[in-house]
Amino acid sequence: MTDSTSARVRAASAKRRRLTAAAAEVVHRQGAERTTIADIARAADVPVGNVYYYFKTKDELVAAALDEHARHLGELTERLERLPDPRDRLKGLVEAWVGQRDVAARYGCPTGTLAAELDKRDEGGLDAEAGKVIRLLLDWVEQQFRELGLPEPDGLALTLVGAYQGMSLLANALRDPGIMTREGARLLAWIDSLEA
Amino acid sequence: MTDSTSARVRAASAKRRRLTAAAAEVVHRQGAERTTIADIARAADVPVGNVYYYFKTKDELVAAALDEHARHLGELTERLERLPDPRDRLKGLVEAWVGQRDVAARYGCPTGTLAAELDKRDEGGLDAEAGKVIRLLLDWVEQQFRELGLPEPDGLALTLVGAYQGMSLLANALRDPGIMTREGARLLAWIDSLEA
Amino acid sequence: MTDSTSARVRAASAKRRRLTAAAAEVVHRQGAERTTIADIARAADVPVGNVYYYFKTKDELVAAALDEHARHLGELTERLERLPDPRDRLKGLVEAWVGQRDVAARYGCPTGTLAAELDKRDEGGLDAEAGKVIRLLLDWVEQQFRELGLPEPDGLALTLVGAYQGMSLLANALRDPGIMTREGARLLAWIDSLEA
Amino acid sequence: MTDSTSARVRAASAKRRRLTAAAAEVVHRQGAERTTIADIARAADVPVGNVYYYFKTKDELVAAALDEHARHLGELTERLERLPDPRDRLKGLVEAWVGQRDVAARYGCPTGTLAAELDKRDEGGLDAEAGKVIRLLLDWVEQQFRELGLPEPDGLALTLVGAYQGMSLLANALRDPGIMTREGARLLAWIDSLEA
DNA sequence: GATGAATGAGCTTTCATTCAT
DNA sequence: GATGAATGAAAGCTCATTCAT
Repeated sequence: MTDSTSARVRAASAKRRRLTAAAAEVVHRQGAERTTIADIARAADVPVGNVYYYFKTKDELVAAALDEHARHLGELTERLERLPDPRDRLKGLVEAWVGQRDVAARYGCPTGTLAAELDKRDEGGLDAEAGKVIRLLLDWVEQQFRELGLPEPDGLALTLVGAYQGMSLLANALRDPGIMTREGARLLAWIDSLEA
Repeated sequence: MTDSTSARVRAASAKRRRLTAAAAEVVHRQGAERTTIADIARAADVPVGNVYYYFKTKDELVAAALDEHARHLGELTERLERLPDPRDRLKGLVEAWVGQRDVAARYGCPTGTLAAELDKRDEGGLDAEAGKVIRLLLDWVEQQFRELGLPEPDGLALTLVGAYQGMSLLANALRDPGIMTREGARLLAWIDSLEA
Repeated sequence: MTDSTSARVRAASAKRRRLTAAAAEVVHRQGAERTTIADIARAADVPVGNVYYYFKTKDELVAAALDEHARHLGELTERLERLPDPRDRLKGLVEAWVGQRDVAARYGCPTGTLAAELDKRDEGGLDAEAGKVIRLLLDWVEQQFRELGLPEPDGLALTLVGAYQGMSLLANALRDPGIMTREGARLLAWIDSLEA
Repeated sequence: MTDSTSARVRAASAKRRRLTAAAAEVVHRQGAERTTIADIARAADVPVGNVYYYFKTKDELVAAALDEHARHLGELTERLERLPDPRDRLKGLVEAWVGQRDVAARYGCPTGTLAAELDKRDEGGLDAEAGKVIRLLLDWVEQQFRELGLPEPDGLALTLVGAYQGMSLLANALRDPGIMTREGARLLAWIDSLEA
């Protein structure tokens, strides 16, 4: 493989990455249904006709957007795992959520709103994909609760992640980032209050 | 003549009501964006062209669907208010949510998912409408907490309604009605545990 | 025929007259194509469904609008014929045109613009109708020139009416009523300058 | 590659030009309102959906038709300007009008009828566009009168162009090309008669 | 006759996807 | 691989006309 070939491959991958990132962002802002391929192509600065070399259908692009959100989640949990105390990790998670309050108040939780939208579909199997990303988050949270030795770590995970989805939705529907702050504080106190 | 006239009027209103009900249901199942006027017309057994006699635009139909959900909510709270104890009212509300667990697991909370979808829009003002319906619920819940003499009833309302939205979203994303049951039980216990 | 019957007939005719007048005005302002039956019905304060008792088709309404303009023209020429001198009649005609300068600058000559619009059609025969109304005007003008003993009265009529149509169109296209005033003055001088 | 590229570009532009020419012609014949996008697409031999690649809305196509007429006018005046005597230029203009007598008798002056139609609109700003094209003609005519050293060249221009619009409308309404010939002859004599 | 409601054909526009080079 | 252009299947909406009472 010559230099120019690998350069080409690298450039191609760069385009794919740009399209993925653009899809994640634009779909978060506009929703999957209202987002056109042209929207994403424009945001990624890729010619429309070229998109189809990287993604065979629009659904694949939406799936890529989901993957991108999963990747972001992975980066976040990886960072949090450097903290020795699982309790601190969970609190760090909540703080990360609150840190995104303005985006949440404007567009909701990227994964949650996308899951809600995709669940309205019957075909394509994309609905299941969205569930998987949320499951990733649930599993990680559950693991932290388990390491804390708390009973029913799965139930606690549902409660915490559910609270996050709920407060994001309310903040979004009421356009009020303050809801994220307030509920975030409550969740931090709640985490602190849990005892084995 | 009077009879047939009022029959006509009744029939006409009946059609409008049929369209509203159909819109509420189909939009809940498919989402506003994926729902076509023809879908709603078919569900209401009304010719497509005739829909526009009752609703000037698709957005008006979506707004009618929202109103319908607000009406349902009104009926529910009215029924609950017959209970003398505000605590019982709130518990009745949670039980109603759990009673809808299968629908929630399949399509999410009607108002919540619609709010999330409409909030992706910039124009039309429908996004604000969805927020208002959620506000109705929040206000009613807050009022119950206030009557119980609890501090920060608005914060408690956010927590309860947020939990509902969150558990609906998770149940929907994971297609698991059990989540509604489990979290519902937790909320009932939480309500019981609150003291002035 | 009882009183109530004739009252009904009178009322019905009144409706027909109202519809005709409304058609003439609304069509002049919006053009035949952009005018809906509902527009005319609203302007005439007649229920839409009722229009069809007086006019079987939209084209009949447009034809009625044309007749209305012909009637207006008839009233004008009748008034002018009270003047003993044909030259004064022609000058009175020009003055009437100039008197309508604001309407002309906004919507053009009612008959001329309607004729231009209807002439784009192949079917229905309405195009010929519009020509007839213009012919009425031409004939009357020609008759005045003839009474003045001028040669080629038909050619003079074409020149005068053509000038009117042209200045109306320019005034309309440039939205400048001053054109009506200026060209009107020129036509008055021209009429005065003609000698047998 | 360069050849085929430029061929592609040329072909693409050719399509746009074909659409523009078709729009100019079909709109002249049928009027803007009665002309459908499908009509123009068919005349240009372009699939309907593809039209929107070149023109975002129907109004843009109508504007293109107007531009086309302005272009035709520009070509004509450019040709006339090769004549040294402004008087000959004006007479050449009148002769060009008379040369179009059959088209005028069938469909009227392209710019005049379009202006009359578009002036019935309130929105879109297309009405002003039509006025601009007529202004171009007025300005050119005025310039010729000015070069002849005649007083009030702007008024003379209004008279000449107004006469053209008027005779076109009458020829059209009465379906008589002879009107163009007759009035054309009169205008030629009039131009000859003017002295500084 | 009178009237609100019904009907369906037709129009503009959008957009995912495919094609030709 | 890259790209502008092409394609056609919807979708929302309008409106002349007809219907039922």
